[in-house]
Order: sequence, then structure tokens, then C-alpha cells
Amino acid sequence: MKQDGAGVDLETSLGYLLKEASSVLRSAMEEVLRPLGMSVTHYSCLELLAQRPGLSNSELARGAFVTRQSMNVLLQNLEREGYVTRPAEAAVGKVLPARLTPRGRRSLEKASAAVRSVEVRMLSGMTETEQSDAFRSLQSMIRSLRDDDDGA
Amino acid sequence: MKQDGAGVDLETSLGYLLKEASSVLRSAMEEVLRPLGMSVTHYSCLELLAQRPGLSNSELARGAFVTRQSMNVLLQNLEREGYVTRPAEAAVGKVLPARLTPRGRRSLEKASAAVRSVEVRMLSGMTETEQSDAFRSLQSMIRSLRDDDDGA
DNA sequence: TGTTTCATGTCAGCATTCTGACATAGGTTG
DNA sequence: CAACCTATGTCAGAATGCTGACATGAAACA
Repeated sequence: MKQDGAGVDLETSLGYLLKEASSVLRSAMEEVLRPLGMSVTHYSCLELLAQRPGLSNSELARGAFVTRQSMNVLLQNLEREGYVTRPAEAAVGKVLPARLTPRGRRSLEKASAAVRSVEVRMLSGMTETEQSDAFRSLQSMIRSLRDDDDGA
Repeated sequence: MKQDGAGVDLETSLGYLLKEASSVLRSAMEEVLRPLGMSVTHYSCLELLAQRPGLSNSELARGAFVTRQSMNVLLQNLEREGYVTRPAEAAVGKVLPARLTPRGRRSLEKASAAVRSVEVRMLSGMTETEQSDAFRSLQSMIRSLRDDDDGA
């Protein structure tokens, strides 16, 4: 089942490995969030709101790496179920700042702990130095890809 | 727009950064593959087949990080359009080994070059040493997440 | 040998996300 | 001031991927 050919070479490609890591992380998060009846995007939205109250729908979308349309349907659900509140009308412009309700905050607590445990497990085999090196590497990759994307 | 709170702290979370990097990489790949009329999964399938001819549908699915059902519809399209061939009946068992046609190989060439250029751009700011360190870090994260997943 | 377990290919239905489009608010620039 | 450009929220339709289910072949095992 192993026969190296030529070209990109999936075995040694950092891009492929990045996709794999992201996939495994997502699976692990889904696994711990499922018992709480929460999807990854669902959790991401609540976590973003906890750390930056008043984010708009579009800002939440960018923070969770989905389109603002997708975030909008999620937000409407969360609002209907009482996890999030948004003013009926914008105080200024069209931006509707969203905030967690007490219920939203409560439901986030367990999820946040569960996700934190996944991250701890992910980093369990790495030293502090290795972790900060990895952090810088990822930041460098992001910057390199984005600079040529928006900038040029 | 910045007000650090408590908890997971998205600004310093390696998990969040990993998701961000993966998202940016995917966007960059989509951007260069779109002119070729090819999606990321589409490309992944062809690249896997080029490097490991005879992979089955299920193996391709695992390699592209989608379900075997999703890969199946893609494979059927690729087969209908003449990029891939599969035997009508399995020589042994139910496994149908897939292979690229000359047309598939030709269409992959441009895509593979485009994707390689994205990867080069992504790594442009890193030394060889940093790259292999990042490689090891990602492998470590994957292993840590998987070991507790399947193994325990 | 018979049974159980597991992986595969495939069909159907569902969920989630995306693309396209529109109206509107605000800043920018002539 | 007016014309533009950008960003936002939102609706509708399309695409993509997933879950559930089934039959079948192979391997493991009693």
C-alpha cells in the first residue's frame, strides 16, 4: 500500500499534514461536543461571544471561518433557543451586536472545558518550547499565504 | 475590538491557530484550482491516485478526509468524465481498485503544479529547520489526538 | 465447518455550508 | 453635496458532505 511516486509527495507535504491535523482535531472536538448537543461551529460562536461580547454576525463569521450567511442561520437558531440576544434594531448602521444570555454562558461552560481538555491532550507530547515554536510556524504560514492573497 | 477575557483564549490557542491555518490554506488552494475547474477534494483524489495507483474508494476517502460515501459520488463523476477507471467487477472481494486514465493524469499535472506553488508560498518565510520542526510538531499533535481516540 | 465480525460499495434522505442576489447604512472622494 | 465604494444583514436556491441503511465478500474464530 506504499509506493512513492513523484511530485507533491503526500508523505512529506506540510500542507497535507496540516489538513490531517485539522481533520483529526475537528473529529476530536465533535466527539466531546456531541454529548453536549453542540457542533463545532456552534461552540465557536459561543466562545467568540464570551471572549468578545458584542461581535456582529459578520465578525463572528470571520472568527469561525464560515460565511456570514452560514453564521446568520446559526445565530438565528441560537437566538430563538435563548442562548444569544441581539437588539431588534441597530443603534447605528446595520450592525447588530450579539451577546450571550446567562443560559448561553452556562451552556458554554461545559463545552469550553471539554474543548480545553482536547487541546491539552493534543499538546501532551510537546514541551513548552516546541509549542511556542509550532505557534510561530503556523503564524508564519498564515501570514505568507495571506500576504500574497489580499495584498498582491 | 479586542478585549481579552478568560478561558480558552483564542489569541493563544494552538487549536484555533491550526484551524485558521487550515482554512487559509484551503482558500488558497481553491483559488488556484478554480481556474482549472477543480475542487480541493477533486484534486486530492487525483493526487492520491497518481501516487498510489489502485487505491479503493474507501482508501481514497480516508486519504482525502471525507466519508466513503462522499468519495463514491466524486469517483462516479470522475469515472463518467473519463479521468478515472475502475473495473466493472472486483477481481477479489468487493474492492474496486481505481486508476488514473491518461486524461486524468494530464489534468492533474497543471493542478499539481498550482498546488505545489501554494505550498512553496506557504513555507516561503521558514528555514528548512523550522519546516521539519513544524512537521514533527504536527505529527505529534495528530498522534496524541489519535492515540486516545482509537486506542483507549 | 458454521458463525461472527468487520470492511467494502452503494443507495437514499438529511444537514450544513456555500454562492448569488438584494436593499440599506456609512464612509470616501470628486 | 452627490456619486461611488464598501460592509452589513438577510433571503432563496444549489452544492457538497454526512448519517443511516443494506447486501455482500473476507477474515477470524469457535
